Amino acid sequence: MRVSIDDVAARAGVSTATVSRALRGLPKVNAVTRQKVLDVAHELGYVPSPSATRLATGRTKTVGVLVPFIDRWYFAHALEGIDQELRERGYNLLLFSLGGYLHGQQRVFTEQMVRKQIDALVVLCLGLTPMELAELQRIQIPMISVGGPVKGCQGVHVDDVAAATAATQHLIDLGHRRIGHLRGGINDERNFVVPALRSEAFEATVLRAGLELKAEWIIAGDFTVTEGLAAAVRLFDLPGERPTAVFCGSDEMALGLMFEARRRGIRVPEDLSVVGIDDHDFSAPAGLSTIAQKPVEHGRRAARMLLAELDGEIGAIQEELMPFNLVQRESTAPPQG
Amino acid sequence: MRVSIDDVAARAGVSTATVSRALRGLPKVNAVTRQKVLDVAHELGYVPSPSATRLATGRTKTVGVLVPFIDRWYFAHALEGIDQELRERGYNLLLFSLGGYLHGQQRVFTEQMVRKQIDALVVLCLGLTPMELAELQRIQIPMISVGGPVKGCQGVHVDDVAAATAATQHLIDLGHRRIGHLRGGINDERNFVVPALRSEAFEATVLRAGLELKAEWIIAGDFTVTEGLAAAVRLFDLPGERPTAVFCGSDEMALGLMFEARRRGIRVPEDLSVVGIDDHDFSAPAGLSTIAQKPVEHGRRAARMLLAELDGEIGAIQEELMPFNLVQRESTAPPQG
DNA sequence: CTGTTAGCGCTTTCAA
DNA sequence: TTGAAAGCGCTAACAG
Repeated sequence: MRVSIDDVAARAGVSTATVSRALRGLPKVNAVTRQKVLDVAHELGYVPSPSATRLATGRTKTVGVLVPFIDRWYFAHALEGIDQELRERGYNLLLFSLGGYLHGQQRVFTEQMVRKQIDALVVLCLGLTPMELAELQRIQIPMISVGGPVKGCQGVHVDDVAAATAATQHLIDLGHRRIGHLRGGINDERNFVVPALRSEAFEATVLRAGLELKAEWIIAGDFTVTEGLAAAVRLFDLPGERPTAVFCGSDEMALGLMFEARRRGIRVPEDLSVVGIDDHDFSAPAGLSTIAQKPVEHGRRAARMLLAELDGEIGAIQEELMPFNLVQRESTAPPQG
Repeated sequence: MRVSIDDVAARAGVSTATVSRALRGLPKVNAVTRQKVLDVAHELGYVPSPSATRLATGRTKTVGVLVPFIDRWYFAHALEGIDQELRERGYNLLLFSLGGYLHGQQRVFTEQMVRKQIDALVVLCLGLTPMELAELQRIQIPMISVGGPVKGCQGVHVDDVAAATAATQHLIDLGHRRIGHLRGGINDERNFVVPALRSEAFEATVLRAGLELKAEWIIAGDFTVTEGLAAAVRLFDLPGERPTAVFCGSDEMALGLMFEARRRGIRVPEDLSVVGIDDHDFSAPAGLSTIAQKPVEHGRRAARMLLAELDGEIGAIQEELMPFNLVQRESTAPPQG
């Protein structure tokens, strides 16, 4: 028993136009009429059909979110923030996960998937190929990136160079002179620049401090614990002296490194200091020093800008750098002996 | 320059009906005509308007997913699985996160949010209140739960009693007689039964083995690392002798416990065996023994059933128990001394 | 195999 | 302040 706007109109003894106005809170509706309509609508259990509204207005009240994975700390939290903001404003969140496209599968994101389905798009931590970007821009909807700079697209994220520099500098300030680095981006160098930005900042900071930069102490993984552990294995298996400190491109990698260190009896921080980036949920429990960022806030901020733009506030979408801060826990200390 | 079905029809010299049929691959369309339509559509860059299709057919080609949080291991992975299956079949995934409703905020899920927006709904690990459930069922769309039994709704999940029993029995088989338990559900006992099921299975198994069940060794948290650590603090602060083994209701809690044990110099597994449930991404790196489950598969399976039902295969949605298995790593061993 | 013609359920001029 | 009517872009009978 679907009830449409006509049913409400008939029952309230007014026209559909009036029902439409009354229900949407438009001005120029008599207070009595409005109340009458509201009452009838409630009584009949009327819910407007979004499909009809979409067709009539051309707006979907829906924002698309494009993510490479869902099951990663940063993405999941950013998504949470985006969702919160959208929901508060009555917008829907249509999720597109490219899940696992990094592992050889063809990524199947096409313009068709979003065309006419969403009013705006947020691209999460994703390096788009020039072709993909062009395809998206052809749709002509507001777009914003979260979690890392995407060329040709404004975004909200931390200053990765500054963050990585702060982490590295923290180790240097503690007195470390032999510093290694676990970096991300091993499978995904194409366009997503975050791993490279952090890595380059590390190198620059080490050199700036007049320290030696040992190439074999820079090991690539993909930002996950598993890869962090694998990278740590390679690092620890290296002949010769070990670094006394390691900067990891993500907390997950740092935690992977700590697990492997533990397994080998390498004490943290006595034998090895470790610092990461993120402030992952596991970092405080594990006592990991890190550069904390707040992805939920990033998501909220991005969503807010998108909604402002949709509200007609042109130019609302801007590049925005979010704050980060060093959280010093038990995994970093001055080098011993 | 939006191009509609009429433009294609005009350009191809056929009626809109024919265009519609040709593009949807319906039978009874001349091969030549179809090719002509396809060519013109491509040439014009025509993309059908989903809004119009929805209005005309009453189907949205969209499945809603209701989650309590996104940023939890199980949810994120299940979501990934659901997304994969949906995407393959050309369905959209509309995400509803009740994010943080556990922390006192009013949860704002209403029928209106999903009404006429989705063809089917998957409820992820969520205990619905009878009122909410009734409201959802009133919408009359196929519905399925994932991750835990929801009364009044078929679902796919592991047999939590069997899984918790297996974990507990593993400790007993190793020879442990003083076993503690970190359980979930501290903030969320209302309707979501998983924490309770696991906890009760633990108690039953301990008693069945003729072991003592110490109430103070059963500590409640909420399935996260942070809560696992907090629960561990309380457990370890207890006066008197400690348990030699602990079964944790989730791997996150188990890992939190291990972090705290480490901090106190309690060796795992020498002084304390630990087993969890999940096979979280961190479990292998941490060497945590666990009962492994595969949430991505759960998600896929649920989505498949939903789609089958939507394809007219009535009765496709069934309660389904998914497999689990004990993965023995370094965190469990026979009690020492 | 193809065209005509109603809708689907709203919004939005334009009049009144 | 309200109503009539023309779409929005597609699908689905029903004819032919």
